[in-house]
Amino acid sequence: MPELPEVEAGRKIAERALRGRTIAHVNTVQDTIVYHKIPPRKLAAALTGRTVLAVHRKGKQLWFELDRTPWPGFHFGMTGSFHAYDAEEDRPTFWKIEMLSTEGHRLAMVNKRRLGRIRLFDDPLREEPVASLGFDPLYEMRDAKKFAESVFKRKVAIKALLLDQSFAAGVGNWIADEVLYQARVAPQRRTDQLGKKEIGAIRSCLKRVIRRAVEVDADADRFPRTWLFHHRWGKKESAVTARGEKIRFATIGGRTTAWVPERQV
DNA sequence: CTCAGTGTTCAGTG
DNA sequence: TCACTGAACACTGA
Repeated sequence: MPELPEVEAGRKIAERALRGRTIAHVNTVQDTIVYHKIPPRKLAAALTGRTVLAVHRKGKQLWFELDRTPWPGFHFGMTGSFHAYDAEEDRPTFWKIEMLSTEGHRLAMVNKRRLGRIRLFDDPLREEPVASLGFDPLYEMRDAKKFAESVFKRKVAIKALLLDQSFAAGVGNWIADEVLYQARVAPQRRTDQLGKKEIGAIRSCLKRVIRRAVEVDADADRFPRTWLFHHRWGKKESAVTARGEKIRFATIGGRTTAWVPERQV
């Protein structure tokens, strides 16, 4: 379920498990898709004996800062996550890589559907896919003027823009829908035809939704009850929000989009 | 059995 | 160049 808040939760898990610690051993599986053409041996060699100085995130991309390059990069795809544990028998299913600290802490990346990727970076911020990411709405939200300018110069449906990682890094399908619902803007509205007030509302809702989701470590049960999130799944004809508003579904920006016509103009 | 799906990328069209 | 669509990737769970 990885959009920015889920990936940020993963970043914290990785830091808690490995920050300041040295990787004593790396277990790998054979998976050419997730490993993205890196031979398991090469990956293990890059990590073994290294100290994890920090775990960084931009948008949905994660990477470890080690005491020596190359640094490993992780993308969760549709189904990835990090799991921390101590005992080998707690190793989760669908694990793709497991890193052990010298103290015996273990961190595994899990990737059930194999759309995730593991990479090696020499300089992540200057290399793809991190280099072409837009601003991270948690760490580096644009000020109102810059935000409005960057929205205005595009000519796409606002939903499609929010999903564009080179615009706002880390926004995925449910966050885009949630932001537009709270900002009262219909997803198919074109970016060059939005009013200043609407763009301002989108900006503040984006900030608020992401902050809130990160605060609760992306635990959906703790998202506010008023959020569209809790009612948007399943494309049910009868779907309504907590306020009783009817939810409609359509494909916009290539993704299933949920919105409330009576609220979003 | 069918199909949708919290993501990304690429080919093809206009 | 830009905007947009559809397909591909992969595989589970409803």
